[in-house]
Amino acid sequence: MKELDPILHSQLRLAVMSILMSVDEADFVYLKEKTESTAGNLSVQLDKLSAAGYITVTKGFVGKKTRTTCQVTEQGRKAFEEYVNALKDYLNL
Amino acid sequence: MKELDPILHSQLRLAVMSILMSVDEADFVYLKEKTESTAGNLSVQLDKLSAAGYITVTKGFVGKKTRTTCQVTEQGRKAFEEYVNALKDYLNL
DNA sequence: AAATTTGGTTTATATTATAAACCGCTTTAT
DNA sequence: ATAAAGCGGTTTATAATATAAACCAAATTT
Repeated sequence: MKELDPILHSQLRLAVMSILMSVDEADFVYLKEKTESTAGNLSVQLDKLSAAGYITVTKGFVGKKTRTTCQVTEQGRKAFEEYVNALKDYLNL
Repeated sequence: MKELDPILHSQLRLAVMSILMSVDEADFVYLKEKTESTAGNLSVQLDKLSAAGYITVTKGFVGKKTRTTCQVTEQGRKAFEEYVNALKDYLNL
């Protein structure tokens, strides 16, 4: 049985990655709403994904307000696909 | 986004359930080998699956040696299927 | 100008997973 | 017959994880 990448095997991180896989750019507020997570939890999990090199996090401004945008990296994309493949074995898909 | 059943969203427990879904009865030693887990970890996770009502654990004898066999329950089967469905959303399957 | 909201981060806590230590019984070797 | 080693586990301790609560600075509203 293949190992399940522990960075992806977490509900919130997986949800974030799932969104980023199909959207190519999403900001903190959007991710927070879509995943229904608390800001603190999201912040921590984005850090982990970023530290793993799975996403990039960019801080900018829109008018006077800060805006944190995230994108999946090529590495992240690959890891996600491998995770899906590994899981398929477990789920008998 | 659907919630992922935390009892199933664990590598070892998911592996055990995956095996039991397709085999209808498996003993401790077999599960330990197949999942490449330590006895301690397996014992704990079987307890959790059992406490959740997802499997039944039966202790018997084969000759003089003890034998612990596990089977998935109807409830477990249902939970597994729901978990698979929920995950599909995350994985974009 | 005080109070509230927005967009977060940091820190503390609860939960989880995992391994290490242990236990009773059986078999093997002396 | 007895000590030592192995089998089939369980219990307990520890490390890692997820989550929420508390906090902070800047902007906005009252």
